[in-house]
Amino acid sequence: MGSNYLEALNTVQEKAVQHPPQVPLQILAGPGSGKTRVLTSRIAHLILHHHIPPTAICAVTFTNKASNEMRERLTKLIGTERTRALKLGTFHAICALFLRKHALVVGLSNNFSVCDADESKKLISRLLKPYQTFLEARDITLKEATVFSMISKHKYKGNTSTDVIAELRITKSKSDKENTGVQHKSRHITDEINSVVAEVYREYERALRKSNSLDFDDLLLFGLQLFTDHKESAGWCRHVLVDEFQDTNSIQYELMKTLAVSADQCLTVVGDPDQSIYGWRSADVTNLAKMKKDFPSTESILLEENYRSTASILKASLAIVSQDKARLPKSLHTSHPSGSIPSLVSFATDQDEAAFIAHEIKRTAANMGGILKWKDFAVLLRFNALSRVIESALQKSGIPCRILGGHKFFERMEIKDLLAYLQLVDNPQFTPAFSRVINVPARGIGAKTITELELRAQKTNKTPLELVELIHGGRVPDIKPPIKRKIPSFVKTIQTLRDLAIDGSSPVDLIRRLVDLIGYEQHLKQAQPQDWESRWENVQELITFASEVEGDIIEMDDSEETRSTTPLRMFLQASMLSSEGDQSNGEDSNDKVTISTCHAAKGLEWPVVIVPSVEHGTFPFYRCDDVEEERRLLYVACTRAQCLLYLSHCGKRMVAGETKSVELSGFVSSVHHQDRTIFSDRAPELLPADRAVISRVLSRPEPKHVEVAKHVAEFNRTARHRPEPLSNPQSSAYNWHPSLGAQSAPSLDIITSSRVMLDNVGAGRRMAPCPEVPVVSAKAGTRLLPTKVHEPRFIHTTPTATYNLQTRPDPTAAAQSSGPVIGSSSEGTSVGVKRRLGMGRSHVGYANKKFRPPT
DNA sequence: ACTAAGGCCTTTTTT
DNA sequence: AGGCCTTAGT
Repeated sequence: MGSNYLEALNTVQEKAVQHPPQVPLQILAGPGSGKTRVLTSRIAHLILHHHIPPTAICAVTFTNKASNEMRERLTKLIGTERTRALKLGTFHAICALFLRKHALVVGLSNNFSVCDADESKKLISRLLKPYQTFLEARDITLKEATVFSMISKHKYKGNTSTDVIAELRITKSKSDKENTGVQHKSRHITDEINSVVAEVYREYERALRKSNSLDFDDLLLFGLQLFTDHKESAGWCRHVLVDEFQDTNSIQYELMKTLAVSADQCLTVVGDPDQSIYGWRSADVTNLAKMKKDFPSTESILLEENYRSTASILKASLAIVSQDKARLPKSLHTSHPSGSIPSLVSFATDQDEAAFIAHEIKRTAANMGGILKWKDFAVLLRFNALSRVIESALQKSGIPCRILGGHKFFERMEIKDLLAYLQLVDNPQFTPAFSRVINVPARGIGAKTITELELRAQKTNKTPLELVELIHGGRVPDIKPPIKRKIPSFVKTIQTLRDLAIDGSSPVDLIRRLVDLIGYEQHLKQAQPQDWESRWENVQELITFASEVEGDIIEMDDSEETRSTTPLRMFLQASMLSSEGDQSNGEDSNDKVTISTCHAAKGLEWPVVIVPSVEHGTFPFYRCDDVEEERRLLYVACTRAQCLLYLSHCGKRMVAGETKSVELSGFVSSVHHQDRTIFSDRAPELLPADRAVISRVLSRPEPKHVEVAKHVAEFNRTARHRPEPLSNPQSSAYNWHPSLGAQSAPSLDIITSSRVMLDNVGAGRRMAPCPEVPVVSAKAGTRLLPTKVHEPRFIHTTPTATYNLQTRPDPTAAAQSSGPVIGSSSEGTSVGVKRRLGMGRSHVGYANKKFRPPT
């Protein structure tokens, strides 16, 4: 162990790893350039070569997923013990760790709770209510999410509510004097909004302090306060490393700076301006320049060799991101062969697109003869809501999938319920948890009673839990008997658990006891009859998670951290700061296609990546404040692909319950117009040469011919209808016959595409079962004309006739637009497509497969 | 008077 | 899947 950490590094990577620790270092690393490897190797180098103790190294990542991966890799390099000793985690986790230890110094109690975004929003929603009539009278709608993000932005700027209110007073008096006329009115409205937000901000802060809790922003703010006002608390640090530096915000920058200064400028950051996609969360790319100013001796190293993707994928990705005029040009090269040209495919509707994706995943897997598994495919989305259609299409085709970052484990209702109980046990002041569980399971305590309890608690300056306990003890006069009857089960549960926790019971025991006391399994069965089983499984998974945390605590019981806290508290903190609950164990059971947002996909890679809905309104998202950031997001998505990349879009898409016409994203159309060789409008052919490239890039053995034939035959037997991409991605005005569109000529699965779906799905209606009927009657050379988009998505056919399709003899060569062609002979019907190749020359590529009626 | 339950609408990105 | 509204039930 240990000395081999320099092996398998290229010259530049090695230089970065061995860079002198005391000279601040910026590593600018393009996608797939091995930045995690460099970062982990550098940590190993600092420990093994420079003999810096692991406890003195602070390594910050952007997500928990990234920190878990680093942990895994480091364990292999330097062993479990040293890895465990590192201060490795997100900014939030590291701040929380030190705040527990030094809570009193910054005016906190060490049993503070972490208030997650969900609870913050609920809190704000309640604080906003009193202002709602005021706002309505002015015709202003203000959602709690908006207020929350505005408050968050204030916090990132370091402004307290007092600051904001004071500032508002100044600008208000100014604008009252200066502004007259038309401008005045809009100015006035923003002033109104700002003042409401400022007041809600003030009350929100009060509520947090009163409930002894910190929200995510507070973790950073109080952490910064701790490290700046009490320098000794940062004294342990001898080297700071920050991953995804382009996505740090100003508070995180200040945290890094404070730690780095106390570490005598021993600082390493890794980042890539092209991948900065968190501006909306106040991330600030200029932190790269800021660092050079604050640490003038900073040196930069560029990692430009990409080890992930084929040359054609890299070329397409760079073509997209290079359209950003303000971007600093950067070179990026790969030693991998060109590979299949990325596909840019077009469909009439989102349903077609989804069906294509399902079919194409199967076709690709089959044509790769088994060397690609489900888990080698990823569908990357701009936002989660897009997953619905795709999920159901995959389900219909029997393709297993998992949704990464969709509904996260710790955001599930059943998990939040149980955690809320435990939070309340650890921190009786934490009102959000009280409100959540006082009526879980249903005790007949509704909204009315809850607000009454809260109001009463506020009046008597008690927390709601204290009040309820007093009522239970019969110490509060003038309480309605019904309430008195309903609360004992709740109070008893909390008190029992509290006693157990004080006696040092483990989180596992506490959860088991809790579930038992409140009859949670029964509650789930009754309240969620549809899916109580999977929810109950989640409860079991929570217990598993708790036992893992427990194990970690026992192994590090010598440290001072454990003395300032309890097992329950550590478990709660781990839960609140952990985004993903899955431990990704169970190798084969995890063989699923990944559906993920582009954001959550950062830092990951897959052999095959599909990006649907590459449309204006999605990329860039219709309400975003930075178009260039959306372009970079698409770049991030594309650069996740190793071998095959698909971008798809459609003419019509269901958006928020309404079907709307959409157009190809300008990010891609501009590239496609300039250079027609960057994207192909058909699916990759997966010929033997293509298979060889894919195998080589993935370092997997090439599939044998027999295997391919076997898988393809199996695929052809079972595959369902596939809507083919429209021939011309530019024209969304026409709806080409979806089952007869462009098709890579010699591909074996063409037979299935001569099946036509019978379906008259209207806008917004759910998919009905679609019987498949073969086309057999068209005359050879008959050309199928495009039908208008507003007509049914699928063409009705019977064995003897075609409907909704005008068939007409091909007039002129029709080289202008390419259309599908049905040819028939004595042996059957074959399907092909006339394609336009390059400048004007047309070419008919028939699928020379004989038609076989579906079995 | 209050709570429970079923139906309908909407849905950016995340620590 | 959650929030909000309506309706039925205690």
